[in-house]
Amino acid sequence: MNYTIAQAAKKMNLTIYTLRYYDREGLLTNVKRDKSGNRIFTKDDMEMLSLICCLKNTGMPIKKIKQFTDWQNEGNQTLHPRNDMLENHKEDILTQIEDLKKHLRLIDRKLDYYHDACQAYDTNSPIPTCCEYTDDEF
Amino acid sequence: MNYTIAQAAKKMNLTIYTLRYYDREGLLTNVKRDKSGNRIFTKDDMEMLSLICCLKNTGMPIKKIKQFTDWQNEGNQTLHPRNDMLENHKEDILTQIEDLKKHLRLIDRKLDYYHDACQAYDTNSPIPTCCEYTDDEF
DNA sequence: ATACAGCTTACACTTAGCTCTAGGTCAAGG
DNA sequence: CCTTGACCTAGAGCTAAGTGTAAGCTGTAT
Repeated sequence: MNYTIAQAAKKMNLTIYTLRYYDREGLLTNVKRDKSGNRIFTKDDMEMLSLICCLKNTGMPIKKIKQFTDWQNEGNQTLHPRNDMLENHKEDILTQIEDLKKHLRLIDRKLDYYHDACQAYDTNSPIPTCCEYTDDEF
Repeated sequence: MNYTIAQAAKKMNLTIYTLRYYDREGLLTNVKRDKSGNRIFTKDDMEMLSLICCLKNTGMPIKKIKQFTDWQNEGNQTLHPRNDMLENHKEDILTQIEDLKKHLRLIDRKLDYYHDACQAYDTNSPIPTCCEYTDDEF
């Protein structure tokens, strides 16, 4: 199951430009070429791309992803650092989720206010003053 | 409870540069000055900053935050669009959380593999081949 | 045979969001 | 009086992550 760059881009929801950029940056290893020099994305490349997208979409910078790729190329003696990087990144994602939830609480409180305020506005009643924060929120 | 720019920056975990940048960009409205021209951040400014940070940290671009500020300055006739923006942003955050959780599942599967692989490596056993993806994962 | 689609490279450009620098003002302390 | 520290503005510079362009090659279809 091989893909041209356009097919790979479509499947991964990336642009052709981005795929070439990732290749240039060394996030993919040793991408094969057909006899006229066009890239061939194999199943392995696609699996690596899945991981790259996963890491990128969870906030890992390209340079760090490249580190992972480099380690992968170095073989089994880098299994531990790769494992550690993923462990740390997992913790990072869990923190991101918690942070988002925390921010959500402020948005929800704002929305409570806007709900009341909109209602008041629509009925020509006096608009309530904006919700206040407790000191520990900033 | 007023703050100098340095105090405000500290409290908000931003740099002075960033605060001036936000002011320049119009994310804050009408920041007061003392008699020698130095910014004074009031409680209201700090509350707005809290919201700005919340929106920014949940992925809202600066330009969109400015739109919100602009609407706020226009008064009550923009209560509805402001409400809608926050509603939409809330949905966006919920989607982000779901996406992170989905990505977490791939990381977890990778970690399962790395666990086994590290164990095998440490005991000089044959390293298992990397976990495979089902087709619908990319 | 020629036009076209799809690929190639090298390299310049863009955008967001800061971040820093230079040069200057101002108030307080020695 | 002079220095120090905290602030000011205008504007340049930086980083990350692409995005786009120009010029050129290749394989297929008319």
